[in-house]
Amino acid sequence: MQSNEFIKGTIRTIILRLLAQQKQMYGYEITQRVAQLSQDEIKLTYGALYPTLYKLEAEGLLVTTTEIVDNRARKYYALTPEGKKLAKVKVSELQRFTEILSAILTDAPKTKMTLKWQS
Amino acid sequence: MQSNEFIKGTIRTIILRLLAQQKQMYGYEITQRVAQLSQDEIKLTYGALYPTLYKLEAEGLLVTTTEIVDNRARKYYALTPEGKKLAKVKVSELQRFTEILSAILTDAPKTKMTLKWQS
DNA sequence: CTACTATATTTAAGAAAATTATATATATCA
DNA sequence: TGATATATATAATTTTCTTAAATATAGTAG
Repeated sequence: MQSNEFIKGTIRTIILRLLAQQKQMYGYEITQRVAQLSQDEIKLTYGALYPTLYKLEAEGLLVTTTEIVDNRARKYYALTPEGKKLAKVKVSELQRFTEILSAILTDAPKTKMTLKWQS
Repeated sequence: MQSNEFIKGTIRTIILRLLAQQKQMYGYEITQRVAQLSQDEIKLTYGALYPTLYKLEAEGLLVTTTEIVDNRARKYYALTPEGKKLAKVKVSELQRFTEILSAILTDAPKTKMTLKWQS
């Protein structure tokens, strides 16, 4: 995939999903995990990631704790109870959406049927 | 799905796909087809659809022909040769993207393994 | 004959989201 | 010393979509 166009609209839900699964992660780790799970085909850029994390935090869906590891600050994000609830809802919605998309992408063209009666 | 958030970024490709399959369609028909294929779960709004069609046309990926049906104008859109090429590329990219998304959404949490040696 | 629903396209204003680029800072390796 | 990896932050711009409104015809219910 040369561009990341399809990730639009799914970033929030991807983040919620990863955090629902991992208990806590820091920003950089999230980008690496997405790269890993996608075989480097999807890049979650920092310019998209961090503003989304701040927004989720501002909405009370995430809480942060900062740890110093190797002299560098790491900000861990974890879901709040409301965040966990929303994660479940959004993940199942996105799953359903991927099913619909698959259906659209693989739907067979409409064919015209002709019956031929043999005498 | 109460919101259409996930469709962002996929509209162009959905349109290209439908046109690759149907030879020609008009705008209203495209919205109806998306509704039908998604069991009314995805609404392709006119405000999103038409500007996208105009853009695709301006890029030389679509051509239009207008027909009058029941006194009402219908503008049919069809892929140009370049549109057909792009449709193939984008559809396979989006298919790949849905696979990756599924992987992210269903990926099992990392578990810690403990080996226990029996004496 | 009136209102409502369905068909059909167009477009403007505003909001939301992401891209791109830059800045800052430490650690590690060659 | 320079390059690469780790780590966060944020501003400017662009793209894209939502929401809303305008226009117009056909068919149906009352």
